[in-house]
Amino acid sequence: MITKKAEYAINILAELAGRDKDRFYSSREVAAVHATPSNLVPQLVSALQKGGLIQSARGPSGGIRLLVDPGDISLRQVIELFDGPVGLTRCLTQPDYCAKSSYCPLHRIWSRTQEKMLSELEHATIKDLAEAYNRHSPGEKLEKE
Amino acid sequence: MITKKAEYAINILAELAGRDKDRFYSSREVAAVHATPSNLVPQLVSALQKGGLIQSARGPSGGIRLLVDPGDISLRQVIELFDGPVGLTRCLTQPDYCAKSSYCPLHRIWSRTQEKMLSELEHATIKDLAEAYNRHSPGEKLEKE
DNA sequence: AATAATCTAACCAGGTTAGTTATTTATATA
DNA sequence: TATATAAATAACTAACCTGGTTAGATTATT
Repeated sequence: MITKKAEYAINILAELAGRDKDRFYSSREVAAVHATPSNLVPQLVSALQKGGLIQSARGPSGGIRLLVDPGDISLRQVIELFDGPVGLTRCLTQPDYCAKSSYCPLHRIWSRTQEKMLSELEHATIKDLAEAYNRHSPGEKLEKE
Repeated sequence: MITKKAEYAINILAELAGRDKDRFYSSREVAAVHATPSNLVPQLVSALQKGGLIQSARGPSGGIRLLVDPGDISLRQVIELFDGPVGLTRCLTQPDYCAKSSYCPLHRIWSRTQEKMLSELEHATIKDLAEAYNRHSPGEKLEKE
């Protein structure tokens, strides 16, 4: 299962992708666009920064901004930053969870299934998402706030 | 995440698929083949029976046997019997979890990703699995036990 | 110095998972 | 009919995970 935290983080990145790449925006304000609980923002922002995806600046007129091209950030990457390796089952993420993994037919099915899933999340980028958001409500950000 | 219970149940069905379709086998013994904790067997068997996949008989020389052709039982079906609807995210399984689902671009990505996953689990059948097990250690069941 | 903003870390309630335990019911067989 | 066998049911538990809260520390601008 993909956690809410990963989902919130993805939305923060998408929101940033639709804005000026050079300016710093208040993280709380950016997060609020997609209804992220403001108390949760610090840990999201902190992780994104450690992951090298955003740059942050403290103090007044500080905030966050994108550090990587949105087209180069896959959803998988963000998800794994928060949730760790995506795993359909325990045996897929913990190598020594089951000794039979190497030849277990069921393991092979899980593995194949997960590949399909991951490749989808690998191909979807923050840029795609930002464009989709923008297509739905174009220019909305320009008027308000 | 696919639960261990679903996985145990799948293995029980696969084991049955490799045996005589008409005979009743002790559920504990069948389950033991894939190292299912014997205390867990009752609730697995009970669910499989309610799901219409196996038939059970109480008393001495009772046990369980397959009721459905292994080629007609998808892994998805068994998984959902135990874990409920497979869901990458909450918003995919609970229709009213998020009001924006109908047009949310992120929701659409999750949905597409999950489709890929489900179609894989839909196509994989107990028969496939049983054959794969048999290919790995053919005839093993005939000698021992 | 005051203030605005991020950063850090500990904490907590609720839910889920995996498994245990105990009891009951049905039935074949001696 | 008594007994043993095997499934059925249900309640319970420990450990873990998730989503979110709280409180304070740090940093930079004005």
